[in-house]
Amino acid sequence: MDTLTLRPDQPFSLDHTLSCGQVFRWEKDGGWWYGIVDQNVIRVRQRGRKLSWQGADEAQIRHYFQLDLDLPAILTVIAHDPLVRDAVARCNGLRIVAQPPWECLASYICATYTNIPVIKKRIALFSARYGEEIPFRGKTYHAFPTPEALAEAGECDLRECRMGYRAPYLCDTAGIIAGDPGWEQRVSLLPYPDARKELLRLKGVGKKVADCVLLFAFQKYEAFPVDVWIRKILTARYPGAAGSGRDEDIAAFGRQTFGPYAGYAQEYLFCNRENIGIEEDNG
DNA sequence: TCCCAGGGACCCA
DNA sequence: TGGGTCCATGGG
Repeated sequence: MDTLTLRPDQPFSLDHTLSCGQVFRWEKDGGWWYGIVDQNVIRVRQRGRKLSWQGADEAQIRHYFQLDLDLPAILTVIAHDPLVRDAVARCNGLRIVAQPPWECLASYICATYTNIPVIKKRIALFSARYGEEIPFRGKTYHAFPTPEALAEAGECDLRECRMGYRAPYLCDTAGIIAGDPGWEQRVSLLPYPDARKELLRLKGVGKKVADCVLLFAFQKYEAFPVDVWIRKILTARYPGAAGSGRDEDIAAFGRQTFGPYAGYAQEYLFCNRENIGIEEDNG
């Protein structure tokens, strides 16, 4: 068991961070969160400012949860907006994690036009089938499948994992990534607009998926993913501000309004989506 | 039964 | 470029 004491001036909420919808391979059981990151099963618990875990070293924990990122400085930039300020108050301590890029890319290809519980089931299904076994505390978990494993599985087999029309997209992209081991570093080094263009070349990756991957895996915080929730919230609460209401106009509005940390504003709004009135006369 | 969900590809004007 | 339309699936 490893522990660290969180700095009092750096808010962190394990619950908000893992339940806000940015990750799909974590489950809470008996006060502990269990998740699979790369080849590690991690269980982690927060009690006040004390963080305890097994299955990773401290550097991995600090990186994954971005504990050394100055969150109050970011919130100062984005919380000038009352809607975001309210979301920050309700989702205090939410941090955008640093997901493994391939896992994040493949996960969000699976996440189109569906809902979070279904996404989690779908990913669990093909991870159990194609991911390497990892024993942990008497149970067997599965790593996220490698691009090689998913490319080899083929479209038909992926359809058996309830992937539906996403199966050929995932299979195609898995093949490209498997044959391009330098993609992660290349995307990482590109500025946001160019990194986005690079991801948009992949099958099953549109603007929203690309922005999610850049935000959740590459720490490009100016990315502002526009999904159905964000579209509803912004068009209802900022009528006229987001241009014609096209997703690209909404994303541009987000980046202009919240600057280099637009993605953080987006994630707080998404986390607080159930509490934000979206009726048109509710503004 | 119907509607909706962390959308994208494809077609057509 | 921009606007329909279709696509598989499962939860509520």
